Amino acid sequence: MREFMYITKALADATRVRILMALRGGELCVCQITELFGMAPSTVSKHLSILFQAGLVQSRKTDRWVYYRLPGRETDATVRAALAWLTKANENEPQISADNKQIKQILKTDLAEICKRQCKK
Amino acid sequence: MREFMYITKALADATRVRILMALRGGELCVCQITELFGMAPSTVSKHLSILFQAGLVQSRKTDRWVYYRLPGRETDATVRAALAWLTKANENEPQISADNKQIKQILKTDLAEICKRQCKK
DNA sequence: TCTTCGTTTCGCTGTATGGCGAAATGAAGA
DNA sequence: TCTTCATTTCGCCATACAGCGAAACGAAGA
Repeated sequence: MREFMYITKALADATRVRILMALRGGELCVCQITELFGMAPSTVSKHLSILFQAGLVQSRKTDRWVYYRLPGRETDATVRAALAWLTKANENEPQISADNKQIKQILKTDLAEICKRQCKK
Repeated sequence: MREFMYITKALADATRVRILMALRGGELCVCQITELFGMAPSTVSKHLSILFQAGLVQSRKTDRWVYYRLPGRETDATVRAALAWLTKANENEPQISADNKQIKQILKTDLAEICKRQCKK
């Protein structure tokens, strides 16, 4: 039951739910998520590590950036079911739509520029 | 998203997950759940109120006792999906099996006797 | 009306958690 | 080897929450 509790505790925070919903559109690097929420990089990193420990995200390192993404079909059934439930429950939430809109803008902007802005904080 | 967060926060505690799994076998009154977990009645009552606020349980009062049960088919889809997910993920957990075993014993025992024992605490 | 008694609410304590800034990490480039 | 820089870890603070016991509640019975 410990693994299951890792998942429920990870889902019990609005910021982490928003991160998972944001990643539905494809992988994002830490500074892009930081830009999205206007939080300190350390805070975002902590959230991502909690999601990672629960198996709700996977990561990949390229150049200077660490990209996070939702897990694929090969992942544990409980995790997949959690993500399906979460998506269905939140896909029409105003907050999520607003996030998606902002993500589009962020993806249009140069990555290095966003990172520079966020990491100076 | 607030309602969704009520649900995830309610699920983010092992005791509350065990309560929900216990109620799959049918309604239980507060003192029976108290007996199951060996906790103070006030603690169990608090957990039940959190589950109730999230819509994960319903209640019924008869005589001196308040019975809690899982919601029926008429309930909100997000809640139903949460309970289905939770059940699938935990039905084979050792802790849950042990709880089920103990519930059988509790149901065999006279209700008034259990309540007397628990409420003296 | 006064008890009784299962349940809930209140007040408290200790622990867990989200947030930040500062420092550490570690990989790539000069 | 020494910088650079995105990310992570650490230390701290304020808030949230699980647990308990005591007191309040409220419905049924005396």
